[in-house]
Amino acid sequence: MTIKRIAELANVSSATVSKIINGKDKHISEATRQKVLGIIEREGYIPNGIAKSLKMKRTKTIGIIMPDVMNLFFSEIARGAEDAAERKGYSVILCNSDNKQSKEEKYIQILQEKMVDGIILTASESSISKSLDRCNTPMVLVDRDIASDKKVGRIVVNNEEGAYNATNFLIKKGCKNIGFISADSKTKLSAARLRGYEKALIDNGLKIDKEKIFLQNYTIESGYQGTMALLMQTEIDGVYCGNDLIAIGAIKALKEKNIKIPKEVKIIGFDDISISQYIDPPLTTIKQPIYQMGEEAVEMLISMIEEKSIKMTKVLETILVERGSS
Amino acid sequence: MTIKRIAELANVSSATVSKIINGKDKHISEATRQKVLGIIEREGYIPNGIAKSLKMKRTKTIGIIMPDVMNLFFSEIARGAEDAAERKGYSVILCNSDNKQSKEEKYIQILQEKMVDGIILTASESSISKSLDRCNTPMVLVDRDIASDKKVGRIVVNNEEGAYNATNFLIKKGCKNIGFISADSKTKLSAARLRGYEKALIDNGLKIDKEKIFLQNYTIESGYQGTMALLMQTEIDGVYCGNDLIAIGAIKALKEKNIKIPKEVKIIGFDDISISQYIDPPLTTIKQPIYQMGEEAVEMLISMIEEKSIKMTKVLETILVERGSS
DNA sequence: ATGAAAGCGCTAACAC
DNA sequence: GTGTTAGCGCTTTCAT
Repeated sequence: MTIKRIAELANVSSATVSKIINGKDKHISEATRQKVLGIIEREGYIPNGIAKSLKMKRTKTIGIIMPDVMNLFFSEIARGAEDAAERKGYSVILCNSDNKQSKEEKYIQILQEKMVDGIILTASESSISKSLDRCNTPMVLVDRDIASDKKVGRIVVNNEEGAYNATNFLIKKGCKNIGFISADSKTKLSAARLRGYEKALIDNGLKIDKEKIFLQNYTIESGYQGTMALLMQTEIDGVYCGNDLIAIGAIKALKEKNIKIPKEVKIIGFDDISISQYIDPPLTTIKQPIYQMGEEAVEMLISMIEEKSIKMTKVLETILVERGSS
Repeated sequence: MTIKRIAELANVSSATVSKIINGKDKHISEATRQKVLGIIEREGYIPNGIAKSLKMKRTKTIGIIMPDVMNLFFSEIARGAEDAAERKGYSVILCNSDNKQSKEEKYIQILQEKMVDGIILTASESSISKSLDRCNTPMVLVDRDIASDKKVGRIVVNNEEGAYNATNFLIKKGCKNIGFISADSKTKLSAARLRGYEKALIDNGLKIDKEKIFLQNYTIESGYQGTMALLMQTEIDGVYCGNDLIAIGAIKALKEKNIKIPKEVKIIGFDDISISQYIDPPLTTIKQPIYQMGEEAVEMLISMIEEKSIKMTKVLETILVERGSS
């Protein structure tokens, strides 16, 4: 069923049907309007959005590229993004990159072929600025800091400050030997959090001890292994974890070793993913407004798409949420 | 940049360029092939997939409608689905319905307008069979049982059997007073799990006690409240939870009441979402092959799309994973 | 080995 | 108030 067929059935032209469908019907008589609407309803006609997109040169679709939706941090961003998109009449295509540059580049290509109106890129790694510069589609980066000539939007959080506050909190709580478990500091994100940790130590007259720093991945497994490693090689009474997943792994390791949390070792995480409040003990963490980051990303993106306005960078606040783990 | 422009630059026709792009170039001379490819590369030409889709009447895109990606169960399905789709050259549009019929219907409409080649519907509720019957797009239902005249694919698990096994396991472990906390049994899914629970009780000569049954939602909060309610109104030494989220809430409640798990009360869940092994104590649960369900759903869907073959229903196996909570 | 041309379903400028 | 028509960028049949 096409608009043309509907037009025939109603004895009008396809232009008339088009106008009615799109609400541009101020100059259409109520009689034909009703007739056409009736036929559309009766025939169960559904407009071909692909044809419309070809003509209009917009798809009302955005792409979102992230490492992994199964990660609670990213699934919350995805949900915030999809909700905001839905409100604005956009759909979202989901792409999981596993932080692999090759997959990111492939998806950027595919999304451009699909003529998405904009792209949201979410990850923890840096790099691929080349393929970005080549890409003319509006883009906003979330939780990610890539240098690029391209005018991209950015939704960020002050990671250094957050890590500083976390470490400082542990110190105020009396910790003297604070471990740091996070992802490889080759990524800017992790590097910023490491800087915050080190700065807090220095500002409080504590010294930086390489033995207390364990860098691997943002996973539960890494948190577990890192904690076991620190326990083995040094003394700790507090651990700042690069994210909540790591903190969950750390807590697991500590429990296995029968070390009391927070009494003997205090734990603080970063993110405040949805599960963190249900962990035992409930996780003290630096809360990022994750859902909101997804929302703001698409709102910024859509304003770039529709109004061509460019608000280049939006910095969101983190807050420390104190729960039972420290 | 269009195919036509590339053709001009290469002094060939757009038909020739099209053939080269699509590998239908057996009759194209290597010279022109190289020339055209060179120009495409140099100009950074990206084919317009929308125009292609209009012509070809397929978009290589599928839609997936689920209650909420932030729920670990659904995010794992989404990941399995996206991975499988990516392998087959398809993209996926993500839609969160919050289990609301109105949103599901809206998304079904939008996905049809976007001319997706197929739709995956994942949820725990029943109903909306009307809008399904009206929809001609190939569809597969995951974890969901809706009667429909339409030829839809189905990926399911034997929920009654799973719940039976779970309850039976608790009984074999010595439990005599087993609670049941799950979602409202108006949904077929929850009803099946309730039947399994009741059947296991009866088969073991235990009797069904309404006081031990708490029906609300598939959430941590419901698990917490349900456990508190059961503790108040009856005696329990084991709880079968309708899913792992409920089990997590139940564990939280038990810990607050200083009740030892599994010594005083044993807990078993359903799903085996990714976090369950990291809970304290690690959760014993009926494992569904969640990721695989997402994969199989898109594989079935794509075979329906491409080969028009219809494998109507695929039943996947659950297995009991014993961990520390019972 | 290559090209001309029709047409996918829609919108919008312009006629009437 | 309503209709005619020219594309949007691509694929494909049929010529040559």
